[in-house]
Amino acid sequence: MSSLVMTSDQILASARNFIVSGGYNGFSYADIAEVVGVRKASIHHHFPSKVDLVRTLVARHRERTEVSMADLESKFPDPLALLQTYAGYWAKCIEDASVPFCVCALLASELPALPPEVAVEVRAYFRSLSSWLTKVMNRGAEQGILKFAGSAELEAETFMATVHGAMLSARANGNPALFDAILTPTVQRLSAKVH
Amino acid sequence: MSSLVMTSDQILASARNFIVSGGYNGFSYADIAEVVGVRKASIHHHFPSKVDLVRTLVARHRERTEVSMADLESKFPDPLALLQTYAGYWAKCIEDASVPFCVCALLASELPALPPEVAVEVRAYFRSLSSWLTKVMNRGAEQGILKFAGSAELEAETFMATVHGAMLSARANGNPALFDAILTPTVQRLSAKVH
DNA sequence: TGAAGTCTACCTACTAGAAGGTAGACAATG
DNA sequence: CATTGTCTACCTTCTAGTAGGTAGACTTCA
Repeated sequence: MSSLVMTSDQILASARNFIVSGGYNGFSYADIAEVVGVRKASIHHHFPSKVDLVRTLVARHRERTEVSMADLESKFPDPLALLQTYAGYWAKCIEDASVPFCVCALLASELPALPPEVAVEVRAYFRSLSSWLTKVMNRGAEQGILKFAGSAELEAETFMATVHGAMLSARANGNPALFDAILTPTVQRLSAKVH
Repeated sequence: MSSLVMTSDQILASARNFIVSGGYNGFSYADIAEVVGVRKASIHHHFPSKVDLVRTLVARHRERTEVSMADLESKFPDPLALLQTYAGYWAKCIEDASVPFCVCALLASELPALPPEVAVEVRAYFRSLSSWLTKVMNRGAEQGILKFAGSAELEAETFMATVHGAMLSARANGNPALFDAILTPTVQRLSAKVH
């Protein structure tokens, strides 16, 4: 805890950027060392192994997401506004290229080849996000603000799939705006209001 | 062309399996050598470099997909049946674990870190698939068989995003059936028939 | 027809460099 | 003075890729 910006946080941030761009096997300790400006051995001091590093990263990502979601719910009681804000958050991250992909979505695609300790955390993130979305869908249906044909669980999974798929399409097309182009009508379609 | 099953085809098939499970950097020539039962040097004989191997794999995947799609169109003139068959094809591949993920979807997620020669081919696959889907959406709307609010292009991109996102959700949840659970209502929603 | 040359597919053995990781010395600092 | 963070210097294993060679099938042509 010497400098203002802690080295361990810089290491985590750099690891996240690398993973978001090329996955678990797409970077090395040497890559991070160069970005952060320390030696490889110093990274091992903070995170003894690559598994430790990525497990910590994913666990922290889930915790922060859970806090953000609780935060969002207190600010926007309306379930439709909640979905709009969630989609809008990612639209902004993708369009300003600050976080062009979800780190857990990328790791989930490599799940069968991931070290088990990391895989566990990635699955936990997906469970956490889908249970939050299910809650939102349920509340929206009860309040007559959202409408959908199937169960809240299925609608939550479908919404999540569309979000992650839209990230992929935006990336594959080299067109960040495509994310919002897909998400805005998708959220709108869930609205119970005539449109 | 000595044996019945060509070694180069076995190499490509093995590479596809590895990529589908862990991405471009998730396997080595040694891994393939072990599966196919030849030495590393023999793989270099067929595919001088890893870039050659994966570029060939993706290019062939696109060509075969294009042929399959043309084939499908001649068998099923109905645009709705076309979408159902396409979704059903993937549902089968995922559920019997023969091809649990689209090789191009996985590579697209790693696009920024991919060798340029491979990245070009992956983008070509996405363009090819989305232009086919756009064609189907357009025809469906003209014939009054499909109905959707926005443009055919956007509907095609949204459908593609849902397919790829559903693959990811099925993988993250360790539940192959989730793919079909998401896709069946998604296709149904596009039907112009009352339901 | 059979010898010479060529081609394909594979092999063993090797390389340089990158991977993740370790041991131990040296500062700073509370 | 003990803890924390960093360093240099190293290790082992794996990486893609190369060098050079062998066995056998196919061609060419005297």
